[in-house]
Formats: sequence, structure tokens, C-alpha cells
Amino acid sequence: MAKKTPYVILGLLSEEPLDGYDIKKRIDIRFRFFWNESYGQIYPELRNMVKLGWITSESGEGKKGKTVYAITDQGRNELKTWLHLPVETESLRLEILLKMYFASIGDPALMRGHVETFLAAHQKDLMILNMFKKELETIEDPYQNHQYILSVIDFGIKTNEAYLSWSQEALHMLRSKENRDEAK
Amino acid sequence: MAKKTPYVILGLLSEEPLDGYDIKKRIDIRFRFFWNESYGQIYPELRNMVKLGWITSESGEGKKGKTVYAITDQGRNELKTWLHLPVETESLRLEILLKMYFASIGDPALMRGHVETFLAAHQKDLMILNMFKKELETIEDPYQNHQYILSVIDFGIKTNEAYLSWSQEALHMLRSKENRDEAK
DNA sequence: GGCGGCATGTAAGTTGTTACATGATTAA
DNA sequence: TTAATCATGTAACAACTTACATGCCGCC
Repeated sequence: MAKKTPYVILGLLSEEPLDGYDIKKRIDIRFRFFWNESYGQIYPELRNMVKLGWITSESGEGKKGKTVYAITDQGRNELKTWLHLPVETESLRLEILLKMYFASIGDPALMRGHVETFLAAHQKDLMILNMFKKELETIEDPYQNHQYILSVIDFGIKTNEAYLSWSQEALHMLRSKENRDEAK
Repeated sequence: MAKKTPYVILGLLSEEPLDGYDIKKRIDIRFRFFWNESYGQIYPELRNMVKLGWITSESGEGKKGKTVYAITDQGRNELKTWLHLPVETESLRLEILLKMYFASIGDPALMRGHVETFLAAHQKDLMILNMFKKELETIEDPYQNHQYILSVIDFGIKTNEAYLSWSQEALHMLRSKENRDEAK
């Protein structure tokens, strides 16, 4: 799988110039439900992209000033080219399902703990997503991209609702297994 | 994130001894909706696990015979220990959402193509999962693990249904954007 | 005066993919 | 007889994580 870090960066810079720290922060906030990047990828990649001519860097006064990156025309073209490329089939890895698959090795109470943690995490995610949605509806739409962003949020809401529904059914199943075990 | 390849292998071997090729095949079939491993990980890992004493290897006659691996008591303990460990927060990366987020850079027809492909792929997945479910209900349950496996399948069904529902809404949105563009 | 957040990076290590190589067996 | 699948690997590469290092700035 080809790396996509440069395109996340280009996408963010297509709105406005940012420094590396801001880029990381925005990825963490906006994309946290479906994407992540580490500093170890962002900073070296920024240098590389400058070398390629996809972005330019402007350093602040002296040594202390932060370095702000801006997208170039070529960068915009690269972004567009990538948008046209077929979406690579994502390889997701859900450890909780692996554990559930092998859960008969342990006892039901064990798995119940895992599912409860999973449920709590995704309840929180769902709340945040609903907040995002409300917020987005109140602010202006200068880049005419709100409908797309809303679609991404809706994806998050739908999948997280599916996670919650599954968690509740799984807990049901696990609890009835526990009761049966006690009764034996 | 610690690697989980050894535990997938242990889980499969906890049912019956297998060779490396079979292990890969079973992962591709049973876990394809939420897990994947390559030969490049499986074969070296098998050797390593033998060295650790988690599994034993028995080679067939001569050079041609295949090597069958079996789980040891220690391996069973390692598997149980891993089952108890908290589930690591999965970092999923969905390129289609990244593209949707930045879709205003291109035109709606572009994204429509991507979503249509996504929809078709997950319709197929959903069909396969439903087949799995029916099949599981007809066969015996010697390891008393069918309820757990069913729960994993249900996870797949629920999330894929969510994907389909999202795809349809997204297509709706994209088509109305296309019509508006034409009308301009 | 210290804590948290801002800001930039790197080195080392781990994990995972891809492409290739080899040869046996089996079914059309 | 030839294509597909079985079966086992490895080398090179690419991607990613983690932990650390450094220093600034503002505020309580």
C-alpha cells in the first residue's frame, strides 16, 4: 500500500498554510475516527514534499520562529491526481474480533470486560461525532465542502451505532453464557 | 502496537495442527473481514514460535513433506494470557473517507465512482457473511465456540449494513450535487 | 517557579508488504 | 501437457511507532 501521508497534508494545506504541529493537531481532531499520523511521519514528509515542489516552507524570524508550509500549484495537481486514483482496499484489523473468535479458550466474563470497554469507547465517539455535526451546521461554509464533511461524519455515526448495537447483543450473549456456567 | 500474528496462529492451532499454507488459507477465509497476514509474516513467525516452545513442528517424509505445527501447553497458556490483555485501540485508516473529506477539490462524479465501488464490494461482503452464518447454523459445534463465531459474523453484518446505508445516502448527495452543477 | 502546551525534530527498532524463487502434485 | 494450486520460504523495501531531546512561551 502506497503511503498517503502526503495527501492528508496536501488536503489540509489546500485550505490554508499550516505548520507541522498544526497539521498533526488537525489530523488528531478532525480525522481521529478514521485516520492517524505521527510526528515521525509528518516532519520528514514535509521536508520531502518541499524537495518535490509540492509545498513551500516559510520560516519565521530567527531560530525560534515556526515553519509554515503552503501548497503549490503542483501540490494541488498531485492532490487532484490522487483523488482520481481508485481507493485502495483498506486492511482493517480489529483485535476485539480476533479475541471474540477465540473466546471459548477463556471464560465469558473475560470477553464481557473487553466488550464493555469497547462499548464505552464508542459511546463517547458517537457523542463527539454528534457534536461535530451540530457544530458544522452552525458555522459558515466558505470552501463549499460541508456536505462532504457531513458525509464523513455520518459514516462515523452509522458505524459507531452499529458498534453499539453489536456490543449490546454481544453482552447479552456473554451474560447468558455466564449464568449458564454458574448454574452448572 | 505489539504484533498479534503469533496469537492468530495459536488460535487456529488450538483447534488442530496445521501447516503454514493452511494457516494462511484459513486466515484469508475466516478472518478476511477483519484480519490479514502475509506469508512473509507467517513462515518466519512459525520458526520463532517453535524456538519459543509455543508450538512444535513435525516434518513429513524427505524434503517434499509438508511441515505441520501443533500447539504446546505453553502455547495454550500464551494464548490465554493474550486473551486477558486489554484490547489495543485499533487504528483504522479508511482512504475513502479521506477522499470524501477533500472531495470539493474535484467534482462530485469522481467521488460517486469511488462510492459505487465501495458499495459493490460491501454488498458482496454482506452476502458472504450471510452465507457463513447459514452454514454455521447447519454444522456441529464440537468446540462449543459457535456463539462466539456467530457474534463475530454479526459484527461484520452490522457494520457492512451500515456501510451500505451510508453509501446510498452518499450517492444521493453526490447525484444531487451533480445535477446542480449541470443546471448552473 | 513550574506546568502545560507549543514547536521541531531524529534514531532505533518493529512491523508489514512485495516480489521473487523453487519445486511438488493434481486436475483438465 | 500445461495450468492451477499446493507448499515453503527469503530479501529488499516501505511504512510506522516509540521514545527521546530540545527549547520556547504564557499563565497561575
